[in-house]
Amino acid sequence: MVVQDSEILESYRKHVSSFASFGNETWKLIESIVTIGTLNKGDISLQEGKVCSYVDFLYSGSLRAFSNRDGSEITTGIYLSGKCVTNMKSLSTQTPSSSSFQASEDTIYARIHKEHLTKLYEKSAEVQAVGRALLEAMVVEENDWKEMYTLYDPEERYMFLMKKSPEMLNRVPLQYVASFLGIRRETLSRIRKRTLKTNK
Amino acid sequence: MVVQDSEILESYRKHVSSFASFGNETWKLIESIVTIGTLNKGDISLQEGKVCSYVDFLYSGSLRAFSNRDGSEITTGIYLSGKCVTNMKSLSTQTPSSSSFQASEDTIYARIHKEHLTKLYEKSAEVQAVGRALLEAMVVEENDWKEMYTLYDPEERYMFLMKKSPEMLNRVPLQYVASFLGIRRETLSRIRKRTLKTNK
DNA sequence: TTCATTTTGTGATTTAAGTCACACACTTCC
DNA sequence: GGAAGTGTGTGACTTAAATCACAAAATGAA
Repeated sequence: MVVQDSEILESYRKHVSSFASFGNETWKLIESIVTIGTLNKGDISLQEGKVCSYVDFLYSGSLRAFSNRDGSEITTGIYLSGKCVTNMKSLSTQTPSSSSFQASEDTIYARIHKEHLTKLYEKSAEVQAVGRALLEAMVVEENDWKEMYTLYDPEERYMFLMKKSPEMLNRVPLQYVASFLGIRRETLSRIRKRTLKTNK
Repeated sequence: MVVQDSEILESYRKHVSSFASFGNETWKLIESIVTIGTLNKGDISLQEGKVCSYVDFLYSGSLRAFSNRDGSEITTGIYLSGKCVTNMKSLSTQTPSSSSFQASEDTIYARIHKEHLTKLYEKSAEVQAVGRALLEAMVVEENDWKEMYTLYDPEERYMFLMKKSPEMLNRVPLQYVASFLGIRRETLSRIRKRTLKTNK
């Protein structure tokens, strides 16, 4: 299947304008610095140790972020299509990323490089307002996940995920979801068995 | 002890300018919407269920955020002097806060109300740039804590906190720290005993 | 200082998740 | 279609944190 760039950009615009309204002029500015790219399932979009220099909007597919802890990979983030993805620490401070980002499905993304974005911010207060709104949403999102770990036990975390992003369980291998929830894949399997019974 | 407002504002300016450089003009604009306030230990600065309408900079003291889970309080955040504090979800979407914020020490803060800030953003692109930089730092901060829960076990989380913010352990009751780390206070006590021995 | 309250530490026990091992699906690709 | 590889489920056992109960410290107010 071939996807037109215009379709991807339209999706991007819809996403961004849900955070802040802006005019056609502003959109043209944004559009002018966006590049479209694709990833095959398994491809790495950001390698641990490299400096992150872009923000990606996922048109289709999904990414997972992971770090290596004594041999095994720990999933620290899962991002489905329709979301913006970046390693903010690496992007913001231009330091090596402590995690890798990998496509867990075939993925199409729209990318904006930091250098272009920075210039655009200086040019357009409206773009900056959009960026601010997006950042606010990111703070809320990260805070939401953070609170999940303190407030809920493993089973409650699974229920929380079921509610917040049920697709994740179908589109991303359960071992990654388990790791993201801070539990072993065996435990997730048992939780799923338990909760299935009580919900029948 | 009496603290001059000018001293508080100066501290605020130092904090903010570490994120983005700005001129005197811009600072005057910011200063014009800041109000200074105090909290006694135990005072609530934001009540669960109320809408958050401000961002506080902590000049001295500290706050903790907590939610009620079947009777007991779970600490979801701890903020020491020198940091900006708000409930971003409530502030951004103007919905009731799901957590309360309480002073864990006598506290002096500098507050900016959302309505004033919003107006200022429209007036000054430079203020907006400052806000953007602060938001980026908040995303990084929240992400840091989030990763702590997936990457580390209880003892490692304690070590992580020791490194990231050792003062916290002296200034905030250990039961709150334990709750924030996602463990029982008894467990934290035992971890402290263990790690003390090995580090002697 | 003394008493009351809050906070922290410690032992005994329970519980739930981790670990290990292997069997069973489910892709995917020659 | 069958083999190889990837992903998931499940049982037996281990381990570490939660729980409960109480003691010891620290804090604060009279």
